[in-house]
Amino acid sequence: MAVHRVVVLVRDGLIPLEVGIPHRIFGQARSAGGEPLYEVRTCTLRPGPVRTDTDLTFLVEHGPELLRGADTVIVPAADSDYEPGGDTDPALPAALALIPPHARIASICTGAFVLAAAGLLDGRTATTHWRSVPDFRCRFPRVRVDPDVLYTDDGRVLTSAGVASGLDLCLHLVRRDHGAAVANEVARGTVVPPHREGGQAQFVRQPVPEPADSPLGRAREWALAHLAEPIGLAELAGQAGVSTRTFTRRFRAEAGVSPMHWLIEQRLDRARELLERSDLPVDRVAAAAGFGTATALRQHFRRLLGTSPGHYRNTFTGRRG
DNA sequence: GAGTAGGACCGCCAGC
DNA sequence: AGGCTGGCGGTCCTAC
Repeated sequence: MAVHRVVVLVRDGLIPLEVGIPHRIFGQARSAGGEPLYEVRTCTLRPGPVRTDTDLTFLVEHGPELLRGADTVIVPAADSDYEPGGDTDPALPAALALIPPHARIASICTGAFVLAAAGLLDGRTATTHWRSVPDFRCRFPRVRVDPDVLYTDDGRVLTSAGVASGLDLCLHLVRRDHGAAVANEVARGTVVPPHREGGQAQFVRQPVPEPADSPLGRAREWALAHLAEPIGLAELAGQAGVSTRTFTRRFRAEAGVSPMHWLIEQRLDRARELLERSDLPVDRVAAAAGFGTATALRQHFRRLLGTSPGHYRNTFTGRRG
């Protein structure tokens, strides 16, 4: 199988962190046999020095011709996105036209402005940095903007919110391509939380989770240790030593999702690992992940992941087998 | 597929 | 005053 080619399209005025994200996440992904699963390269509109919004400059060797061979194109932000007309470089549309029809295109932060200007987001749902949402809405009325998610996935076109949500987007793509086990291994190596669903609020009051010995951290640890058992809101709040009302409020402020929604995500994560790594029948997987019935697992799987447990298992065990 | 019951979520407000 | 907490109750969701 040919290595999947990821091309990062950078422009003047980029944010160094955003360029590092796809290189790190895709670059670290390995097959079970230890082979790299992606080749990550960088191109720009005119090869040479590319300015960043800091005191360092990147020297980019490749021009837009690299896009011809891309399987996935990542478009990070540039400071020209904030200007009234956006990035008006005439070489930009020509470069985008080189992207083959089968390739996926994903934006980080205000890279969504580039995708929108090219018409790639018309009639679709997209997201961008929460601070740029009003500007984005004005300039691209044909795009539905969801300001409350970390990333959107429309199959071929994906967008992510501000800066670090690019991590979530790239991990999501690795997970989509190669399953939870590979993506979790990359996350562990990069020391980021394994997975955040796209539907999570962008504006999280406390971006760094509370330590495990804090009340909310204890409740989460306890939930993960008892995932196979029925867990209610009252029990979680009891673990944290606060009322259900305070627990719900603090949890949402910290995690960006409600406690039970978080719990379902954790259970789906457990279910996915079991589907990939074991031969347990689906009803046993459901029980082990804390879903009361296989039907409940199927419903949540379909709703949040857009597929069925059986199909998910075939996709990933078949590929590695 | 509809009906029901229980639970979750969250705005509101009073108390500390 | 201002922030945090937790009870109440309406609404919505989901499991059965």
